[in-house]
Amino acid sequence: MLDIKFIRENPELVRQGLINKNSADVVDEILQLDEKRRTLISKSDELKALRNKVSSQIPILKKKGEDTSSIFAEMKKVGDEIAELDKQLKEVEDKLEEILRWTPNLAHSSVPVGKSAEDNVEVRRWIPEGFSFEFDFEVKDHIELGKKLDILDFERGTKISGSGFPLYKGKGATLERALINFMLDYHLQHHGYKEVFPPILVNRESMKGTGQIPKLEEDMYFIEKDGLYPIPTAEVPITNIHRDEILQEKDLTIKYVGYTPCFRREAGSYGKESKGFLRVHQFNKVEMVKFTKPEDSYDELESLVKDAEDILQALKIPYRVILLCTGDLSFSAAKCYDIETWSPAEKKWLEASSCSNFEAFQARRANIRFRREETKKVEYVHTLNGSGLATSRLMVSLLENYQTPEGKIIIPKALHKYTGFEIIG
RNA sequence: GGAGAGGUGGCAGAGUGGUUGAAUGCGGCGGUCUUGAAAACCGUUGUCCGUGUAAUGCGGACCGGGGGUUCGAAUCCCUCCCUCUCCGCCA
Repeated sequence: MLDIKFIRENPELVRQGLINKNSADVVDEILQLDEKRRTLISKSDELKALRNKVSSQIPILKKKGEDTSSIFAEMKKVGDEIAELDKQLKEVEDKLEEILRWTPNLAHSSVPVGKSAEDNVEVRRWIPEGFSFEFDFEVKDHIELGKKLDILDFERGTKISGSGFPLYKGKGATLERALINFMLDYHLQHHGYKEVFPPILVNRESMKGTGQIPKLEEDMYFIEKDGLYPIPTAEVPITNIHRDEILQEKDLTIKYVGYTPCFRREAGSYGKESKGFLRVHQFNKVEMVKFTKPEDSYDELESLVKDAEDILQALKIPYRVILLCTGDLSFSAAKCYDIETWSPAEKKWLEASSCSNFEAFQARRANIRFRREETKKVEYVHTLNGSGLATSRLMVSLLENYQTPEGKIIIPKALHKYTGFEIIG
């Protein structure tokens, strides 16, 4: 949610920001409603002040035994007027809130202006020593490898649940578990995060808090009977840990890391892109979430990206870091880096991580604040999150990059103590 | 699933229609005392909105959410949500 005061004071800035984000210009509508809202509040408050003043006199008059019936009649009228004004006010506020809820965050000034993914900017790439984009044998894709080695079974996953629900088997299952444990441990030991293991079904308030609702409602599973949503990302429960709280300045930056499965309907996205692991309804992800002071959030974003990169460097998987342009930014994000790992079979970079600064956008929705020690004032925190990382896409790159000409998989050294084996096949 | 209890300020916990934003205790902050600390004592202690910025200014709202009764609601009524206890079932 954008700050109404900011919109009021910087309408043209907001207007341009919305255009840059390929979003409808609702600034005038917002300003009009805001104006109306404030007029109604003033009128209503004035009458309420009158009523309060008179009300406080009534017990005294009664004690004196004076007749209060004419006052009652008059105040009845005032009360009706107040009710009418408040009714109008509620309508205006509901409308305003609805518009603001559908209005995306604005991009940070350091974000390149652009229309689509084509305008994204590659910031850097990292290639392990001795790596070559050209293999001297014919590479197999992760689906073929998974099938041959009997570690991934997409067909039976489909039988159990439907397409997009992968079944890991044998060393594939162990490798998946090893990756999760390795990543968690790495962030705990090297990056100073606190581990959390949150609920993976959340209520509507939590979904609103991080901005998945209303914009992405169609992309979410929903358990109607209990009003609960299977989470699309751990960002939701972890960010909501501090919903409706006032944090202490000395506790910031708070850094959480947690593993959860993630569930996405991915409605309407079938076809080539959805083969195997490329797009699934259920996948595993280790997620990092930060709560920072506003002045720290962009430094924290840089270190967040580095934290995710460290995992890939430890695993020696080639990747590149992409800075998303304004048009490709997600609804809630002010700035976002994607990390893409190399798939030799697809000959493509695959998004394996997304690290975003939401500034106060989520904090305003979820009402997450902190108190400044010096001024004692409360302010919204900035929230950030990044995948560190999603295992499905990572698995594609890992299997394909570490395959041998014989179709075996070498396990990266960093994982040995987690897998208990060094090769599959 | 059945039966019951309850949701009040950072926490605990009073308050059943009228100067109640709300007693009291704890915690927090400031001060006195002290070489320092503790104890004791004194003072202070929420959030949001509007308005204004000479101000620790003025006004309004907030006692789980929503609605109602009333001149007036934390207090009465309706409704929804949540939490807890006991029983049942169960990983």
